[in-house]
Amino acid sequence: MSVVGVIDFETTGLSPAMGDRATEVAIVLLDGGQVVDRFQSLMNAGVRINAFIEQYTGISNEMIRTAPPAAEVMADARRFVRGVPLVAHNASFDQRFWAAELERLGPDEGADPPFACTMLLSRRLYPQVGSYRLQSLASFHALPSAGRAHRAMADAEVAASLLSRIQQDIQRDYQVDAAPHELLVKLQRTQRKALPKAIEAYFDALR
DNA sequence: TGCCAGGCCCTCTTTAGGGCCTT
Repeated sequence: MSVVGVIDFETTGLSPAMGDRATEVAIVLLDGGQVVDRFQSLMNAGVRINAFIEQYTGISNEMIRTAPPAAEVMADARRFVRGVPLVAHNASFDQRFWAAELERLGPDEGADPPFACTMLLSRRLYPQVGSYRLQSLASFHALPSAGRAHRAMADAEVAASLLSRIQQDIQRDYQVDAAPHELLVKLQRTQRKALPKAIEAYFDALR
């Protein structure tokens, strides 16, 4: 399995535990660093978006009013990524909303994919970068612009470009043929000085 | 109107505090 899904949520706030809901989701499927499919939709969770968030994301209450129900969109998103591991920038955030929105749909086997995080990986791989915000890393790597920042598909596209760059840099710097999702999940919690041994151990275990 | 949480990481640390990152 070399396909991964890069996901980004726009939401009404920072915490589903505090009642915040998703307003938009985008998922880019990458196979070998190439985009092979995309999923994107606004969603109506029946909650009001405050003025700050409207300004921040450009997603208005009027846009949400005519969007499909959140349950319908999340069911489609779940089908879209079935069996595919996920990646996000500051993945703990997107993982919380993924779990919270899907929990509303009821139990489902295989709906709990592992997440890798481009922010944690970037902290390990690029210690010279002053800021690990998605846009700062995009500028640092001169990644192509994908549209208005803080819209789900634009941010998912940039995160996908960043992921491809991370995978290329791991392959180049550590002389390995691939940087699969399972390895990324291990590396994102590995101290920088321990990266070479962790990568070596991962590939030794495959032999 | 402005704020909310959670996880990670650094340091003036580990019996803690604060900044960063996501919306």
